[in-house]
Amino acid sequence: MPRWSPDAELRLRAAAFELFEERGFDSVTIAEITDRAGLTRRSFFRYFPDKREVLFSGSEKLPAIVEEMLANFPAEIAARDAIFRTLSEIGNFLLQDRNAQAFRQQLIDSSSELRERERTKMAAFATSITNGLFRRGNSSEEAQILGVVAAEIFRNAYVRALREADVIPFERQLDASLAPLALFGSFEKTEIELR
Amino acid sequence: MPRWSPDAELRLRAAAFELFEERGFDSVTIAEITDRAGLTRRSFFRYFPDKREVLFSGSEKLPAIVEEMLANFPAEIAARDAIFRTLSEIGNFLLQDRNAQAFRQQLIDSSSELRERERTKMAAFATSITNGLFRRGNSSEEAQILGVVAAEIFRNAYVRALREADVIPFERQLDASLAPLALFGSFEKTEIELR
DNA sequence: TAATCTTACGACACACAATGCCATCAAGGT
DNA sequence: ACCTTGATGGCATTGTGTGTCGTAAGATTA
Repeated sequence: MPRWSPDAELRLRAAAFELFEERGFDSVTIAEITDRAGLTRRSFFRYFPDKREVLFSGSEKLPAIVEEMLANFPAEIAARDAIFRTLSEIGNFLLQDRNAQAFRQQLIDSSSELRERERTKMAAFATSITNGLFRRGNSSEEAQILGVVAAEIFRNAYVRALREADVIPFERQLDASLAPLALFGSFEKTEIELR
Repeated sequence: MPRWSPDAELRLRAAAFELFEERGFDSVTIAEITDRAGLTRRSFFRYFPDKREVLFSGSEKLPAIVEEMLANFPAEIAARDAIFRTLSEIGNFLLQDRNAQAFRQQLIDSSSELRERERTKMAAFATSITNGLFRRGNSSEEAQILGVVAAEIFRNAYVRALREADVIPFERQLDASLAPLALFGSFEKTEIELR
């Protein structure tokens, strides 16, 4: 018989989600979370670096996965296809527990602190795409801009998938997010002078 | 003779920049800033909502300007040209004090807290582009993705402009950032099935 | 000129986040 | 039986951010 219940992290996360649902993210203190979980405030910080991270734990793994996935596509596959397939796979995987993710996203949207943190996670996601593309042979400059843009495309498609009532394949959401960017595809160096 | 020096905000900003340069952003406390500025800790929060905002004050005005600029382009001008010209003008304006901006960017890059805050500002920038495009007649969905992507294009061009030794027209930096996106322009709905 | 309002600040208190350090005590190995 | 390990509690400390109130100089009005 262990001295303590062995599922401390799970209990903390569960207590946090309950309280966030009851009273919103901002007004819940860490002391309240640990009280409900039967731990002390100090222990909270042994599992999560701060309050926001309760909602993002596990997301550290994503970047490495994305980078590998992308880098391992054979060189014959066009970069755009490699990106598209990678984003599809990640999206479909995350959307497996659509309800939980929708609730989580709703919570994030309700707090400016959480929106800030989510952007940090998206930046790491973008960097992983950049690194993957670089390993595939893209130049550093190309990979840089393609990474951040691909990440925004993913996010745009993902939030739409969570918001819309009817479930359609994530690939179609990506198509919808990509379509307006044809605008930049036909972009030619401008000769327009300002003023 | 006024009871207090009338330039409290300037003094705070100056003291903060000095200290950040001396010892880095994270290790400087607000008490140290206010000591050097000859004020109390409480007064700091009357001018800035938090420590990070010292480096971003003034940036609240940008979104409204961008939205108006974009919305006021005549409807005959293609959306891509309106975006390009707007980003050019903003970039050239900001690059007027290139040295100060380069130092500021270097500071931001050195602190995760500051990078988070900068992403928030970029998000507001993206939203203003979205709003401007929406007022020009783009659909909400189009404007959404075009806004975030345009903002990333701007940022990509802007940091390159600050980093590179030789000063070239900002329009050329935008061209360089845009070029890799031709990849998405030729994108066709994929028929590839996963797995 | 005198009374009153306003404004920019100081002074104080407080809740909370985050971190370091040490004590404790069960479990498991030697 | 002893030692080690690991998860936790307990305590102290620093720093952020906010609410509240007092104060005195300058501006306004009578």
